Amino acid sequence: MRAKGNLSPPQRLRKMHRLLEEAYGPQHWWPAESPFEVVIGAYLTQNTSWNAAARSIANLRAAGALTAKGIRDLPIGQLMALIRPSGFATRKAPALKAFVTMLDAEFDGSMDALAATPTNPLRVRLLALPGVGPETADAILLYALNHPVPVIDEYLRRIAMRHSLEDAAPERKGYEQLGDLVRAAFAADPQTAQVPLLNQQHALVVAVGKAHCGKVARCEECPLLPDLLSLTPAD
DNA sequence: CGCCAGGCCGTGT
DNA sequence: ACACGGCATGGC
Repeated sequence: MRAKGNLSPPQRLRKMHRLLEEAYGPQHWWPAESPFEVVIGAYLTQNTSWNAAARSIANLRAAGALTAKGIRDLPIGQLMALIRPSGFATRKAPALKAFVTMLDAEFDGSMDALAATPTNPLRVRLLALPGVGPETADAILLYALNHPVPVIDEYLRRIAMRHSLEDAAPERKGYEQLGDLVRAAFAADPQTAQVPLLNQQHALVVAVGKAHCGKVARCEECPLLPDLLSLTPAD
């Protein structure tokens, strides 16, 4: 017997995905006009609302700096000024410079060449960059480079806690553990579907998270609450 | 005024 | 391996 109904944790996560699709529909992520712009957004939105990140991106666009060359040619002080709206400019500006330096030195400045690297070594390389942790690395891999990796964020951690996505009593799960859970939920789908599925999965988690997964729980009208906690194995 | 945002990093256990 | 505080700015 499981603690919460008859569904295994991956089954519960898949059911959650279906419920979220019904509630929110297609999300068409990532909002950007190029892979490089996705990278910029991934850095700028760290612990920052997308609205604020979008302001910085608008500043960069107006300055013609939404390209590797644009970031490379901007003096660090000007870069900091342009991305000020999204906060942490003293960390994020050098981090963006470091990404471009890596792209130039190791991939001839080509995002396509970067994307052609196998997923595992590529993830390790991204994680070695300053200002790139697991979520930023995976967001870049999935949304800029089209590699099939799950993106785990704070909202999914809260959902996993509050909805007991694991077998046992709620307990905090590590990044890689939750990643394994997401992978298991979609493992049966064809390889060609992995990227769009994982894209939609994280986008939906953010959609519900913004609305109902505050730091201090405000789950009252969460569309997941009745169904996920029920004991009906509707899959 | 307060808390929070599509995290990461250094330090301490 | 985890928990914790600092980091900057804008919205509500």
